[in-house]
Amino acid sequence: MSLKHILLGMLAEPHSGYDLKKEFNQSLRNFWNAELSQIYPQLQKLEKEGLLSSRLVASSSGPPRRVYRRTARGRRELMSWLAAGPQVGEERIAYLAQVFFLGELSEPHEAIAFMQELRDHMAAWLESLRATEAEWQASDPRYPDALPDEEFFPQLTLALGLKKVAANVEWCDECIARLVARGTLAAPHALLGE
Amino acid sequence: MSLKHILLGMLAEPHSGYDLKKEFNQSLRNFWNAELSQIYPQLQKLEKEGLLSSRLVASSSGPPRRVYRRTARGRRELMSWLAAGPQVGEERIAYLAQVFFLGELSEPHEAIAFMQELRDHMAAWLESLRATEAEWQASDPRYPDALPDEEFFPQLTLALGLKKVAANVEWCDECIARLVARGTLAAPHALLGE
DNA sequence: TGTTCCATGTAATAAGTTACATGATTTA
DNA sequence: TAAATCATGTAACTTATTACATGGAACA
Repeated sequence: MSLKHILLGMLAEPHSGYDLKKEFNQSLRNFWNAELSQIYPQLQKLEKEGLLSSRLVASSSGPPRRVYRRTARGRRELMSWLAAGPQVGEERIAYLAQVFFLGELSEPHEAIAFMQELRDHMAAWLESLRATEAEWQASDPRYPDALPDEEFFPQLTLALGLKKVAANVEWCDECIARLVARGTLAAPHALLGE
Repeated sequence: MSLKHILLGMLAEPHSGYDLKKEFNQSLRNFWNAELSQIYPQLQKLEKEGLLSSRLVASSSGPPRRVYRRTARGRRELMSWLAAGPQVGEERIAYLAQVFFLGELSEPHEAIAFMQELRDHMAAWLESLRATEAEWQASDPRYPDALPDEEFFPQLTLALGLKKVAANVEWCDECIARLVARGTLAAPHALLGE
């Protein structure tokens, strides 16, 4: 039921489906994503349920936009999601499943290459989070603790992102070091063939 | 496509659907889960595709079990998943989406209660990971770097779990401290009413 | 003139959850 | 004797992805 409530959260301010997709790409992509083809029908459904209302707004650049906002009932529904407490234990992390089975690759260097690629990805992600933070800090003297609620709580999610992604980079480095050590112990003769 | 490949990974050794569910509950639950009602049809499908084979085995306790093992093609399919590189950027973390919108709760203490509950959950999770590690370490002198591949790579995922969940606990503590500080600044008069 | 952006949607398929259905064996 | 465990599955539904379809405006 999360997308429903995430949309309700985003629609404190009026937005079109297209807008919402951009928001996913910009600020929510670190912990959620949704395609337009899922967003549009979901918005229609939520409107039918009375949790959203919409109107068509002519646009200067491009076709008219259907702009949604949440109703009072929509806000109550959002609050009951939050009040139900944290939804934990449902995370699915495909790359960890891959690491779990990485021993199936015949050559040790393939596992190292996998971890190296993962490290690069995580390092780039960390860099982008740091850039986001630096910009935010530079542009708002209230950053981080004097921010208004609508920005303070998003900042908390950024803070966790920084910690977790940094932990990932560290871990990748440790894995690579351990794999290299294993490789040189297990098959030093392999070097002769290179 | 992940469940398919995870099942192929698990079926290096023969297992029934019921067995596999237990494996999810025991060792994979930190990064993946699947219900029996998803596992059974998926196994049938993979057998039709020629990636698994099965046979019925009479059981001493209970009904006969359909035991699957992966075929050579199944193994190749698994390897091509691993060789394609890490699948990153698809994580969905519902509790972070909740934190993002936590400002919608009217009372600051509700947000604090939410973070406290999250902290408790993460602390318990961390404890269970530490217990797993302690047991493993105590029962196998090869732990961690001399483990055979089938255990070494799972150990890597445990190592990341320990780091990430610890980071989560730390972060929850920081959030709570920051929320308390905000609360006492923003509405010190609220204390009068208590 | 071709590509990207704006903007909204539907259709087909895949993935995942919840509920239902059955029935033997083991444990409390 | 009641509950939990063993064991396999189907049905209905929800959630999410990929592909298809349309068409104007801005940009390069």
